[in-house]
Amino acid sequence: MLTNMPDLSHGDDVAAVNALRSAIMRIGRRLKHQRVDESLSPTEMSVLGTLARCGSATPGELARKEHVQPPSMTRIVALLEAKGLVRLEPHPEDRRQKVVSQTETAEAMLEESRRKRNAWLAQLAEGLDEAEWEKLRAAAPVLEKLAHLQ
Amino acid sequence: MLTNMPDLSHGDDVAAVNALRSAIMRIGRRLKHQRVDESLSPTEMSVLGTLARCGSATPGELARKEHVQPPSMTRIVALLEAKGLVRLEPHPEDRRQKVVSQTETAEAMLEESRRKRNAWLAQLAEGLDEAEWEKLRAAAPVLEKLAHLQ
DNA sequence: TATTGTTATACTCTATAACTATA
DNA sequence: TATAGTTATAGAGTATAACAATA
Repeated sequence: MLTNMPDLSHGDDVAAVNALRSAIMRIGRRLKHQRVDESLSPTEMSVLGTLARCGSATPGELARKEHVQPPSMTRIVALLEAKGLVRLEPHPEDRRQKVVSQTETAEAMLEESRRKRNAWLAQLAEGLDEAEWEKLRAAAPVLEKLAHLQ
Repeated sequence: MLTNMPDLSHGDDVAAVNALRSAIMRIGRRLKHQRVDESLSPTEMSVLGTLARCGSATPGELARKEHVQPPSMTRIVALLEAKGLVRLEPHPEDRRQKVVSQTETAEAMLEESRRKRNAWLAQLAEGLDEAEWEKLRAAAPVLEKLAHLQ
């Protein structure tokens, strides 16, 4: 192999991959704790995030994306609808299916959630010096690309 | 404020914080799915990780660190002991307490878990070019520092 | 006959309340 | 009297199995 990165036979790359994995998992866990609505379960939040990205989806599609079984998604969608966070409409082409989409309330809640987590992360990053922050700023788009690979 | 970073009134910093948050949460979720032992619950895995870092702890200390109530930790420790992943010994100074520590089996399992997640992340990073990987490698120690701040 | 979604039911994980043993 | 841990019991959240409606 000539150019592909990283190469796990090289010490520097092993150390970097290990540091990245450990740091991402740790910061990820702490970010997850910064929640706007404590009454929503992790899967309920995740469904809202998926709907925000995908626009709308059927219960079956949501179940597959969230790795839960269809009966669980039936319950989750019903709870979200009761909380006014999603809307259910009949499927235009298949009367067996339904179309789930987020409400304006959910959109606002997700925006508030992002804002809160960004603020927490920015505050944490104040413990870095300028050179360190510059390295993170340079890596941010790369991490974003990495997150969307595969 | 003169030197503290990041500054959320600067567009570049806002974009970087937002990209970091989004990417870290997304990659973190995907890393979490790379599990060695599907039969262990998230909290059971977390307890093993805590024991690996701290050496040993009492059930009460573990309950506080994992943010679960003492009766839940009683059950978790009992399950981990039944699986041969932790050892319970009497506390040397207080006969009310117990000392929980990880077994060699647990240590090997955690090492295998790290290896599997590193391999997954390294494979994902093969979708980057050399310049991008270099930016990540430079940022890795900074992310690790960030993860341990506060 | 296959697929989508729901209902009925059971299991896992965690919590609260009450209890035992020790400090 | 206070603290560490356990037992008993209840509440989320998810799973499997059986069912209804539609393709």
